[in-house]
Amino acid sequence: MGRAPCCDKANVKKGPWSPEEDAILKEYIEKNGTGGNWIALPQKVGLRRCGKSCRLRWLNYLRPNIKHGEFSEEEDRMICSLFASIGSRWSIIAAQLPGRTDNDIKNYWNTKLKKKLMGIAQKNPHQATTYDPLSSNNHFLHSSSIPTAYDFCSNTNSYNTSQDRAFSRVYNREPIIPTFTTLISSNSSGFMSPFDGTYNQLNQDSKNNSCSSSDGSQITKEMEPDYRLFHGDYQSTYFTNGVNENNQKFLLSGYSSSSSEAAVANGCLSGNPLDYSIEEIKQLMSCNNLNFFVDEIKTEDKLLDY
DNA sequence: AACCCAAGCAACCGCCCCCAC
DNA sequence: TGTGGGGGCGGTTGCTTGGGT
Repeated sequence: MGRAPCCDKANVKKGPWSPEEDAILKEYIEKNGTGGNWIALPQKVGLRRCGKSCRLRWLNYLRPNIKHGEFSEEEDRMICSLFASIGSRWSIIAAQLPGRTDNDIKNYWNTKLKKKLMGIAQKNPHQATTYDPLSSNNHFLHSSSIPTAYDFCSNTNSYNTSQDRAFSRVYNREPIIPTFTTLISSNSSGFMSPFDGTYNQLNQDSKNNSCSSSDGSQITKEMEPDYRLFHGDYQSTYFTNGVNENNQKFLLSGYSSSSSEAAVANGCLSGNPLDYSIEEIKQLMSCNNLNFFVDEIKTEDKLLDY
């Protein structure tokens, strides 16, 4: 048996609020407050609305100092930074942006900001970020060119530790994506192997979750989530954790169109193309050297607050 | 001018947390 | 200490609008 509904659904008005309803609700709350009980409020006010609907209308639209309209660059940066830190905790993000509501920010993120980030990603598709699992320093490694298997094995590239430190401070653990090296392939349908070149033919065995390369060596896909980095509606870079026959771990990646059989067969291309995970956003941001960790200490404090 | 489609956004849904009893 | 219910929140829906053909 489900829980009792909060209101009489049959006798409650739904849909857009009229100016009259707005005025009634606004006037009542400004005079009397909410009384600490939204469910009881509609009856007191004389509105045929669900209490939750009244609450939403007040919080998102009627209450004083609500800011509507364009988001500033600074607000964009804040949202991106906080999303990368805490994910889709819209109410917490909204608390950092005076006058903005969680609903506003959520809508803004879903309709504009993600695309804005994608646009940046498209401009720099070959910049990559790698994280070296073998290094005792556990740095993020930034490279302006495509890293190679040699990079992965030799640890000779320069490191940028500030982002790494920021992440560690906020999360109190090592940086995000574990044990991989990232290669961005311009090949439209193939994976680029960190060890031996392009996988023109990706023969995935769905039973043992492995695939073989053109030279016959074996790469096993680990049972971990895939990462997708979308560059547009129909194109994406897809990532999947792999481990080679020497038990070395890395991240396979490939550039794909939606028709790429390899991507589809590998389960790397599915769902909403705007469906970013937190990791993808972090990856995206670090791929483009966007230092959104503008105030790591504040962010950390905020996280501790919650 | 009419139609189609995508983007934007307000509002709803339903789950979960927390607190009063 | 357990439970019921209200509040809060993130995800989703569906209406409106504007641009393109």
